[in-house]
Amino acid sequence: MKTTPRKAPRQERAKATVETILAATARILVKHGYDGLTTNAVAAAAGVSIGSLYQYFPNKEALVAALIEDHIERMTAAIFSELSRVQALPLAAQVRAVIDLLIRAHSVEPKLHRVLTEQVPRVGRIGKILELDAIGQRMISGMLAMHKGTLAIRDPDLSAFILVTAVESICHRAVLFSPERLVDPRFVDETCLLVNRYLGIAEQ
Amino acid sequence: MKTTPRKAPRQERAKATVETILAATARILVKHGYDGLTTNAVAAAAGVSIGSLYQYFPNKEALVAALIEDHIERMTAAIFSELSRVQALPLAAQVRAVIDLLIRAHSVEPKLHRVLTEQVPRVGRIGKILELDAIGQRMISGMLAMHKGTLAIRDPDLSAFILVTAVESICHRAVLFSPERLVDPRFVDETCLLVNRYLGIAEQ
Amino acid sequence: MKTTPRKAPRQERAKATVETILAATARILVKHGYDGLTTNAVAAAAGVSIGSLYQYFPNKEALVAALIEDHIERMTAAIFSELSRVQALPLAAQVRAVIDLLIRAHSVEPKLHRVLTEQVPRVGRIGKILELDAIGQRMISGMLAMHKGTLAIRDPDLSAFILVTAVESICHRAVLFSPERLVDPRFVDETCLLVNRYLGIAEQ
Amino acid sequence: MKTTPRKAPRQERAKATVETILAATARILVKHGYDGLTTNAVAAAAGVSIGSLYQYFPNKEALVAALIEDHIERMTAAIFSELSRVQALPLAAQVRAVIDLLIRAHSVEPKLHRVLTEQVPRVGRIGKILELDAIGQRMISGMLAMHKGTLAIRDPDLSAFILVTAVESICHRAVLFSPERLVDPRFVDETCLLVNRYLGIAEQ
DNA sequence: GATGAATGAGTCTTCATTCAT
DNA sequence: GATGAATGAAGACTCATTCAT
Repeated sequence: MKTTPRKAPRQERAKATVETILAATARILVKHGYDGLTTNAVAAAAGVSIGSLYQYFPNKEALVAALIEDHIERMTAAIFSELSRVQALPLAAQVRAVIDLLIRAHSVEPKLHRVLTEQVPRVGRIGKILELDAIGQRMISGMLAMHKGTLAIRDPDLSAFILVTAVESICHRAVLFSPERLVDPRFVDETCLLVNRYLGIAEQ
Repeated sequence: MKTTPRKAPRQERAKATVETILAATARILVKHGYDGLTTNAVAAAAGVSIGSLYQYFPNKEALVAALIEDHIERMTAAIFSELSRVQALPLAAQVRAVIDLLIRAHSVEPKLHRVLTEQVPRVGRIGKILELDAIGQRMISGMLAMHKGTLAIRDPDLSAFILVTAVESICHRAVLFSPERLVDPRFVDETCLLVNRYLGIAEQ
Repeated sequence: MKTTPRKAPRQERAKATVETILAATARILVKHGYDGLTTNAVAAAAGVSIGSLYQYFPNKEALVAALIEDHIERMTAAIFSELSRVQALPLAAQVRAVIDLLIRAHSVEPKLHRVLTEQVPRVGRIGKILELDAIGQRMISGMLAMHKGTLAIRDPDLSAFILVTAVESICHRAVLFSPERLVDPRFVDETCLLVNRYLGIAEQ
Repeated sequence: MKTTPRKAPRQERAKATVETILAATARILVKHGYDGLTTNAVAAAAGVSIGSLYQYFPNKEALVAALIEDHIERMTAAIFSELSRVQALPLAAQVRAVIDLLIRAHSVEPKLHRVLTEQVPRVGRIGKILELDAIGQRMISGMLAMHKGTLAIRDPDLSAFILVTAVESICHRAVLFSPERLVDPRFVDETCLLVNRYLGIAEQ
């Protein structure tokens, strides 16, 4: 099924309408979950007629797809810009920076993030997510390969998989299910330890 | 919404019906996802009338709930029995045993496992999962506390959270998204390394 | 649709079963109304299998029909026996006796009486009720005709219709909707007045 | 359960749809009774899609509730306007006017009136009916109190209950079950007599 | 472009009734 | 006779989507 927006809004007003609709979609998604998401409800919540909604989105899934696209794009941008920014730092600092970053990334609209994550496979957007993951892993893999001499690893690819998965999950679960852990500074310290010891990076 | 079974089957015939219905539910869930799951489809696939289905399950969610319950129960039993069985082994062996076990646990009906995992929040069974997680964490936390002298950790509780999350996720993702990794013996080795180095357990 | 009982219970035990079923029907009718009456619920409430229920009653309506038959029979018997009993009394006393009687008749299981009354048309038993009414009217008409000389009426038939309807309704509504009126002795007095003055019977 | 209309029709077209739906509801109600009333049948009879029906009515009962509301409103308006109009007439004339009126009120769509009356309790609209009754009684009670000196009554309240109930029932039953009585002019005369003699109003 | 009325395929669910054991 | 498992027609209701105005 086609889930790309029907047409790019030309006028300013139209762009605003699209924004409003997506915002309403996000709100309903957070409040009622994917099953509670109906196009009519979105239109109503956006203060737009159902007809207008279909002017910009060919079907319901397109709404969610747009939201996911958006979400991923923002996370991607944030993460990758930060990643390249820290390349110059010593390894231990890089590790901490990435972990900090991931936590922050997960903390932006965590509720929406959660719904999106959980519903993603169903909207056929899992490809996007996996792709994102793959990019991240390749990047980390590259970084590991670069420092292979200094690190206690054999297969950068395998290690990247393990590290990205582990750290991403830890951040994800901490944000969603144990937010109280986030306020404890030892949480990040300990996560850094997991990575540093595995890689054989000297602790500070 | 109530999702507990309506009544327990008394006769053999009825027990078989319930089994058939649950099997059909699993099949459809795997094939068409939660959204493709309709009570009528389940009944048809089970070769049972829709009325029979509703004799035992008060609504659609109860079907999935029953499946989840079952799944969790089996995983729990397998994991915990194994956990206590390995208590006597040296730490490094314990780590490997648990990881092996988790992979095996995730490999039983992985497709169903995946759907179930993803749909859990929508059926309100997330409590069960979290509870299971909590139990696992407490168990690991206890083990860590017992060996605190020998291990490079400070807070057994925090470390347990990190380890359980990391290892569980790694196994989960490997089974579901990178099954090719499982055939590589270095995959388990490397995961063990992550844990051993973090805990400061001597590598063999 | 046939609503007569399927077969007369021969054995004592069977008779008891029928009683139990009807009692359960009445209970459910009172508690949940006609729409809440399901054969399965009746069977369960009666502690009988649904199969047994259908052994004695061919369908759901037969249950209600039996109850109505029963109810009418009991009311009829009570009323007519009393009516003939009071024939010898002076007219004013007869009037009071009948009114007293009607109130008492309506007060026996008023909840059931109400449901039965309201649901009667739907079970096609209104014929029975109208017939009962007709008999009552004919009886009163006869009584009026007998005393035509002493009474201020012209058409005994018409007067009977008016009186029976008025008195019956007053009792019905008092019992069901204004039970507080029943404890006031002036209520009966006043109803007697309505009748007596209409008929031109000297007040005591 | 909520039985208020879902949304008011704004466009002319929509208003017509609502009208059509209610008309179809009335037709089916009269023809097949409440149990024969299905939303699908109503939609079909109205020549409207089932979806349209649900745009305006949240559920089946709302259909009947709307009909009842309508019916009551019309009866109320007619009755009360007439009641105040006749205040100036002599008492005997007032009595006759009210009785005439009630008969006419009951004669408007008597079949629908009957079904509505019988089904009312089940749609939770009995409150409305009782309220209407109460208003009527209070009005009559007031009238009686005003003329207490001239009338042979003690408790205007009690007398109002008796009279309103009696007259209302007589009209109701005459219209529904003995329409042949209505053509007989003596029917109204006789009903007036019941009231006049009870109140001690001189017959003309 | 916008509106919102209308559509109807598709689901869930109930419950009277049958029938094998 | 009794049991209760099984049946399936029937009905309420939703919601993505279209289309006349």
